[in-house]
Amino acid sequence: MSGDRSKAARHRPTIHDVAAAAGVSRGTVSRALNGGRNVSPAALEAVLKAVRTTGYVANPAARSLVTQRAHSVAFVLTEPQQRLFEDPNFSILLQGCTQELAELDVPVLLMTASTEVERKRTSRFIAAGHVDGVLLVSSHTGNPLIDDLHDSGIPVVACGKPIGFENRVAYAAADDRSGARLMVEHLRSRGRRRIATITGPPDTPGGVERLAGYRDVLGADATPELIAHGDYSRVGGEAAMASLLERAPDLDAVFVASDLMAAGALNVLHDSGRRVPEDVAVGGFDDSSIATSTRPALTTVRQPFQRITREMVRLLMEQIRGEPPAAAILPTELVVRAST
Amino acid sequence: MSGDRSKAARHRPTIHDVAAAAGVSRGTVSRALNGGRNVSPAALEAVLKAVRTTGYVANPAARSLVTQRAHSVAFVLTEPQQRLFEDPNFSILLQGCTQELAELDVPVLLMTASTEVERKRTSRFIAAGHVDGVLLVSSHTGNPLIDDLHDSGIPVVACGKPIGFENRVAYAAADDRSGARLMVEHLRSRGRRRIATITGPPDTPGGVERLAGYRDVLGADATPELIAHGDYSRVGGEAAMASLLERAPDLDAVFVASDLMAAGALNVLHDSGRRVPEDVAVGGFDDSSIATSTRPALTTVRQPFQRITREMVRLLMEQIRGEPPAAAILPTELVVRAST
DNA sequence: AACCGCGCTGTGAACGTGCACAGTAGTTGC
DNA sequence: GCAACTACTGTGCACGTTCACAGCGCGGTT
Repeated sequence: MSGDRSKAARHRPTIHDVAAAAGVSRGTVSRALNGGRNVSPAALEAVLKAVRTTGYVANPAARSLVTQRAHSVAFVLTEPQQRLFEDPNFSILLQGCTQELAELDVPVLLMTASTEVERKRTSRFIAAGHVDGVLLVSSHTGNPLIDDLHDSGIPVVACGKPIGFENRVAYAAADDRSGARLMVEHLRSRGRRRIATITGPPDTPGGVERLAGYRDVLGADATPELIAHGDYSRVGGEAAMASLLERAPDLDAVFVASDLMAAGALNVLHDSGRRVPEDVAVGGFDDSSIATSTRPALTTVRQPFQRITREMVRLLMEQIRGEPPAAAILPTELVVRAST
Repeated sequence: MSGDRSKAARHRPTIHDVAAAAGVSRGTVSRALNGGRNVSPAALEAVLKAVRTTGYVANPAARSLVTQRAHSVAFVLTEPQQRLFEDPNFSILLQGCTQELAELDVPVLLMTASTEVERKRTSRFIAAGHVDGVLLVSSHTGNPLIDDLHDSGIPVVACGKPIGFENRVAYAAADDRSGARLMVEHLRSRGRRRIATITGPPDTPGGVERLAGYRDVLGADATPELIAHGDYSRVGGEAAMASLLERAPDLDAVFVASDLMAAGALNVLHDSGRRVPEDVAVGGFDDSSIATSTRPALTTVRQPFQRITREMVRLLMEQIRGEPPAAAILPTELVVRAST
């Protein structure tokens, strides 16, 4: 074992070794490996064979040093730590971006910026040039990280509309407002008349837009006692549901702005003795893995996470290539299950 | 805006700029920044001031090139993609490791190796020297990635005992067997006599050890019809519970080897008309966020995730510094809630 | 015959840092 | 008074790669 180790660690083959083995120069090896332009078939073959026999893999640091590119990207989460593992949305986004970028051979660095200390560390780290771009997942507005990033001039793509930076920072987002309308219209079509809502935080795009969609459909029926604010957490959903039941005990439907909060709401409704959907219909938002694990399974609005992550990556790569920031708004879809 | 960008991008200050601004040489700047040994107070102050005025941040690629260290670490997940966001355990581990390493200023690269293509990409990437070490989260045995990593001689720490590599690869793990004993003894103390179990996959340490703990306590009472195998997924837990109910309808308790599977089991018990814990007591394993979100809340065995991640990071850093691989076994704890 | 363009090749110069080494000034010891 | 030591400083080199440039042979055009 230690023999293997020292052998492997003794000396990693460099481009010189490959050149020597192939009987050509460094330049030819480099050209053969990066696109292969202006390389004779014989030389190309010799190089590829030498790469195989030597087990050569290019040194990323040396490459980065000369190309002035890190060839990697950061995934930055500004939400409280808790969120990452409580709400599956973040995992799905992370997973999607990682996979999308892996196909481009771009590794993803995971960083958080929940606290002030972390934010400074992350800003500094990104300013150091460790990464070529940033995928920013931060629903709340007002985090100074986005200022730092914007000032440093590094390409950034936000997930969800970055309130206050809509025109300066690229983003990919679901069409929250239309999605909310779809759900509320669906609840109406089921004959519900007292439709309440649990919103996201008012400083998040989802909190604002999904409430707007709800109001679009209900108009004057959207009375204050039917609206409760949540914080996208399960316990937040429970608290909001309890508050709604107190203020509007006659409600017959609830549109909840996230599946996780809806799961909390379902528990509270269950504890209060109400049946879902017979007494109260419940609609969620996201279509995350939670939606199929509740009893009853949740009718919800599907966010096209795969398209979102794909667009985020595309928009980021565009900017890294020098193009200006752009935005992508993606359509949502109603998924009807047992809770309505 | 574009003014700012081009200004920021025009030229990043190098160590030369700092040296010039401080009126000293490169070497002095380097020494001042790396430990500050053998630097006069005056020079140190001048350097720090120059760093502030120029906004200098060391170029990581140049540093890596000369130190032969990447100063970063990979977190590699070999489970199917799905797992990352279905089972909160992985998110917790990821989060914990990231946070622990962030304090050491070591970034974490997230990679997956679920498919053959991904495995090759990941192996190749790690062999390229992008990272100094690997945190490997892979419950199943038989994944060739661990061979690749071991062959390449890179420091590795596994989460959970790496079956087949126990003596060659470092790992941190909870004491699964004792934890299982704790739970089964608890169920017995509640007066349960027909205690079934849903195991993890037999090619995972958790699948083997937790079953062994169950057998330790029950002895001859651990009859085959009381044992069902799951795959750590929710639907796997549902299927196993359904199978148990068919084979042993008189069971009065179930020890489930993960909280996620236990959540599935609870749903099936509920659908079958059984009350928990009156008719059937249910015990989980992990104490993940799921445990408090089920109805009733889940009695479970707490894995000390924070200590596990801390040990993983410590063991990895040790190896990177050249010390031999070691292992850490951490104690578990019974957490009693409403389901037993 | 001289010239040009083309496809291919080798070579030198960066990229920005850390480290070994040599050197300097000031202090101490004998 | 000289050597030895200490505390600090500057300089050259190396890390491994890419890129621009120059060189070279060769066929075709003027």
